[in-house]
Amino acid sequence: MDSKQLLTVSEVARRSGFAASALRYYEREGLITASRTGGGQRRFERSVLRRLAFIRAARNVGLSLDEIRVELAELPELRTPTRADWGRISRSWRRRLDEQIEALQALRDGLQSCIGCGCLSLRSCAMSNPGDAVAAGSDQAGAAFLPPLLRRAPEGDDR
Amino acid sequence: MDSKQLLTVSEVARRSGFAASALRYYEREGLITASRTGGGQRRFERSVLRRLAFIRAARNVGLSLDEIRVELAELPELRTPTRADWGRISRSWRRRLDEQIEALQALRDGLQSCIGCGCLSLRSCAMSNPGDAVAAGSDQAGAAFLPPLLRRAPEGDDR
DNA sequence: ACTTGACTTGAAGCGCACTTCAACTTCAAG
DNA sequence: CTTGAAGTTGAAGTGCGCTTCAAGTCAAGT
Repeated sequence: MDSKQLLTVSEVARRSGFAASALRYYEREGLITASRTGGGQRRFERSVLRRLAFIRAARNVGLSLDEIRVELAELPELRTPTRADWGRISRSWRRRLDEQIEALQALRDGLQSCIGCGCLSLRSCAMSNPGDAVAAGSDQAGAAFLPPLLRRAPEGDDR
Repeated sequence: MDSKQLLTVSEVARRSGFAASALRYYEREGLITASRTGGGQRRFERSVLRRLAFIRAARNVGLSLDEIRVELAELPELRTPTRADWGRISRSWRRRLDEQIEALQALRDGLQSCIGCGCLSLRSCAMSNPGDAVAAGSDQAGAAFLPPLLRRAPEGDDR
């Protein structure tokens, strides 16, 4: 059972919570790497688990795989995720989350104001035109992006 | 210019901010309806603008077109969006937004705690496993869905 | 050696919400 | 009546993040 050092794809799948097909996909996309046995089977280093945890966290924050690839490229092997690196990244993620939260709160508040009016006017109702409220909270051009859903590592996690 | 009562597809597109192709799609999907001229062209009643405002608002809250279709079906023609109806809907939307906000806040707080540890452990790091924090805030099975992005009616709105 | 389960690949498919295309028709102004 | 913009259709394409499939190969226990 103690397979020395390298992990098979199903082992990584089980421990990371990602499907094996997703791991293959991530490898093709350059998010993770794997060496090969003589017969061509993948063998992952244990560090891939940490990398995958980073990927899952980033996905939860709403980053696309493209964006994650860029961030991963900046921490070459994620071997030494310098405390400074992690601080920089987490600050940027936090900003992102804050913006998303603000956008949702603005939307919720607009909804609150709509309960009274029931207007849903295309030109003035805050529910149909959240941009103004959002723009007030952030100096971004007026587009607040929100993540699709929270991804969670299935039951049997890393052990 | 004052085209009596009925609107062409491009007029509706301009006033609603939805692309004409999206309007065709919505019609096929049963979200909106249109009568036809002798030659087969669509003619929309002005009430479709209100319906589209509702759709845009719902999309902003994160509802899928399927969900929107269901909600629209419950207010037959959206002619009399009973104050009670709108109250019920906005309360449900608000719940939804609250859940999303809570999920994001939990994620942000987890991030905060990660700044110190830099662990990203698959088994315990809050960033990779937001489910616990989220589950604490809502009695849902543990899946918090977030909308993809805020859609906004382009410049030339309803006038 | 044999068996069996894990693994390999490229290609295709999926779900959602649309957009784009090509080929053709209609509408309305002049 | 002519013309050109605007409209019509079904089919196919797009983007993202995977999953599924078929057909075949590898690894490891007995």
